[in-house]
Amino acid sequence: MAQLSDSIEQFIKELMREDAHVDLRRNELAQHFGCAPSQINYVLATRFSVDHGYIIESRRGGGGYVRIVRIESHGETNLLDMLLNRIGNSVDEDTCFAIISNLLEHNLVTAREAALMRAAVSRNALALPVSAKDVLRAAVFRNLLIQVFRNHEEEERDDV
Amino acid sequence: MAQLSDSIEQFIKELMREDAHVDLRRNELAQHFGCAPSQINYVLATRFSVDHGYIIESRRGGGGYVRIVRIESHGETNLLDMLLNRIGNSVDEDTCFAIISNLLEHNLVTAREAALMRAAVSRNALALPVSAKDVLRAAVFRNLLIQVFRNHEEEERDDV
DNA sequence: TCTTATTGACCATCTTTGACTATTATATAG
DNA sequence: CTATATAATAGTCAAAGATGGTCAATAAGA
Repeated sequence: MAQLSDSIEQFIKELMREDAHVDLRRNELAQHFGCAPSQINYVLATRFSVDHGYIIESRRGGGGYVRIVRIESHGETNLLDMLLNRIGNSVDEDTCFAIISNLLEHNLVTAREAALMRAAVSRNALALPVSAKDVLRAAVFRNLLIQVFRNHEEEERDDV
Repeated sequence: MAQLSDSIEQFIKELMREDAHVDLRRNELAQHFGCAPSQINYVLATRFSVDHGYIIESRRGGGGYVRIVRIESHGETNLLDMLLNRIGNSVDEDTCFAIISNLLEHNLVTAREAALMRAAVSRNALALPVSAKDVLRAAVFRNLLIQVFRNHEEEERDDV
């Protein structure tokens, strides 16, 4: 039961396997998947955001299109600065996870490392009613440990 | 007579006889057993906790699921239990770092992974006067990123 | 009684849709 | 040739739908 959104995501990524960009007709794609056109926008917003490493360009009107462009990696120091800037002093889980996927896709971290990172920033790890830092740290660390022990047989599986 | 919870436990364990993980629909399972959906959560919490050697992941919304993953790491499960026990719900930085060093020495994590873990639990990452969890998360994540990039740059230097 | 099990009301998150809006190209009128 | 209308696209946003989570009250067992 691949979700519609997941199917559309895969479809687009398949199209982009060779090229760093692809042009689509929003309505055509929607019709192909038998869904509302705005569904395409949803997929783009949730899976092809800048944080995921993509840029969306589009044009309305006759001959309109949606272009998805993969952002090529630049110097990493630069990327680090950009990411730190992006994060600022407040960031939500979705953004973190998007960035982590991005790092993974660019082979800047291994799957295990990405998993560790997710563990460290997940809601589960941090959304506690903490008062003492040690309590919070315990939660974070527990997550990290679980992650480490878990990854032995997870290495080949696709990450979520 | 078997309790409902026991039946559900057995049912899930049967599903997991072959695979190390299984995906469920919470509502489907509940319907199958004619019980409240939250009953499933109860079973998971009491019989498939980390202490029991399982990890639960889930997703809400359309296409949501509950995934049960068995932690089967060659005798290391015991160590995990011990460590989790030692941590409890409060732990200081030194203890964490000591444990991480230990994991590293036993080759349960790579140097990079250990560094990530230290980054996630360090004073620097967590000892902020935070109130909002997003603010805290940003601090943790910033540390993780710096760690990833620092290691990567070192590797590059080594390579060249 | 004390622990474990069960349920239900209320909450959180993710997806899908549709009505309404915005932009652009092309046809048409003047 | 220009101005305007029309058609062809795409975007936005809020509501509805589809799941799963939490917690406290209650019930059932030991």
